[in-house]
Amino acid sequence: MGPLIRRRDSMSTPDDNEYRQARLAKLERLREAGVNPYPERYERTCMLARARELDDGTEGVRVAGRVMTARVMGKLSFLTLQDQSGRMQVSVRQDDVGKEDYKVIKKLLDIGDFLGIHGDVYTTRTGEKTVAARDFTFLGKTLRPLPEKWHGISDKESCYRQRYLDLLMNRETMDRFLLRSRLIRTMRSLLEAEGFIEVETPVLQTKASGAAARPFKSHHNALDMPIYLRIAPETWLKRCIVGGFDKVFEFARCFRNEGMDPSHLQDFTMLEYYCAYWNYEDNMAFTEKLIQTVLRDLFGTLELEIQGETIDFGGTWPRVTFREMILEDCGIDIDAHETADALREAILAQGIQLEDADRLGRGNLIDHLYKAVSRPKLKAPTFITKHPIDLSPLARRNDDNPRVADRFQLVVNGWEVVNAYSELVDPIDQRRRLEEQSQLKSGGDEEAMEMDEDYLLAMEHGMPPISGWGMGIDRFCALITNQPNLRDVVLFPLMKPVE
RNA sequence: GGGGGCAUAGCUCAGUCGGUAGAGCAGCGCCCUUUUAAGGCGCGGGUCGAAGGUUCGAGUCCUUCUGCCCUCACCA
Repeated sequence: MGPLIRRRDSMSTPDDNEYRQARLAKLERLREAGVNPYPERYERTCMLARARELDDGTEGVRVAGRVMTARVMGKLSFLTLQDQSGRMQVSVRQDDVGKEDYKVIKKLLDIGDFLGIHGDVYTTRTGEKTVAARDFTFLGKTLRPLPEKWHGISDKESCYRQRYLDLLMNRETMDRFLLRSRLIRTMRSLLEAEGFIEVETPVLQTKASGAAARPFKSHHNALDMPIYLRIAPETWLKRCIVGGFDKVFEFARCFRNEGMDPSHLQDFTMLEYYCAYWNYEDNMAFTEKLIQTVLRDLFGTLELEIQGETIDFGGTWPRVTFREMILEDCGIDIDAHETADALREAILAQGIQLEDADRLGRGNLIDHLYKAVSRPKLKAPTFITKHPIDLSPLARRNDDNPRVADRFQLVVNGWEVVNAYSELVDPIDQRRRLEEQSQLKSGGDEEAMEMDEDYLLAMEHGMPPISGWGMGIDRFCALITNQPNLRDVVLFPLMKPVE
């Protein structure tokens, strides 16, 4: 299958593209000259960033990369190579490589082609560390031109559709994805150091469970039955705890068939972990430690510049209950309003407008109220705790106040980054809570959860106290790299096909 | 789904009041042994996102469509 190319690109009629024609002709001439345009390997001894640090006079270095710029003269050429580590200049002299080989540089090489250079390190008279080629190896012919060397590629659509060009031309893009990789690696190693075991749970499921969201549906041909893509790994990871794992985690690709905007993707990565014998308060303490360690490892500081503000991740983050927060921000004490109607009146009395307020239940009213009056103000990392119980069907009921859950969310810059709770491990309460959800669902609430007998069966075999935790990796990554759109931390975001 | 914006050469962008589509880089040819946005001389390259309309004449004005971005709504 060919790459997705914009309509105005000449992919549809490649033959009339002057660049492609010229390069195909060079490809032929390379072969005629006895040069393999696509050789199988190259013995590289050094990445470019490392080679730049070598002393002048270092001999016999072998570097390789893509030619990004070329300053070709009659008998001497300077080329800039690029590999994953960065860029470096190399030089090729006709006197060193011979007339025939030099002709390859002069006549058959294009920007974008791959080259291996075997030579010696020196510094040019303009102060540029350079590898002078004793000989070189042609390592790959490109048929299309790269974007312009100075401005690179900036069209957002092209960057998303042809991310390889964005990665090649914009170092910030490459650095961002390298950072995402390091973030995941650091998280994994911290969890492993803490005794967590990485597991894998099903992506294809016969029931989409573990969160309130609309799933993607598919069809299993051999079993002739509907299949759902997972919306969360939660109930499976808790089955692992039933089975005797004490600490598990999974980097779980999840899929939700809902609206897309800069902070929601239909295809995203959640990190979830579950720890036996912890409660949500243990988990808050661990969350602080985990995130602070990650940030120190990635940036060497706990103060990040996010959307024009300096956000300090240091110290102990405030823990604020839903009730306290809403009371402070709009004067409404949610505990003083036991029913949805009473709460609705109080909200109206404060002159606060909420969309569809008349059809929301008490829990959703509280949630919407929080999102309207409190969440946008939360810039520095803050733990919001004690969510309404009916918004948390899998979370443990608080022992002192049965209307709230032992739950917290970490909010930074108005984004919910972590969601965690003491898990509900009482199978009787769980059954009741899922029955309530299932009633909501049959009443038309598409996001309500379904009854999940298989999960209840597992629960009835016994669960220890558990605290579970989930982080949107894409969101966290976008947050710490200061990207307003989640697509900027996903290599190949879903795009509608052109044509 | 509502509102706003964008789409011109491979890339980055100009294009005035509606009057023969331009530049830089890239490409092609020639010259060039210390360049680094290399330089010099010369030459090509366009379905102006698509379709329709207004007009003597449309890149430009109008309508519809497609894709992308922002925003509101929905959505953890």
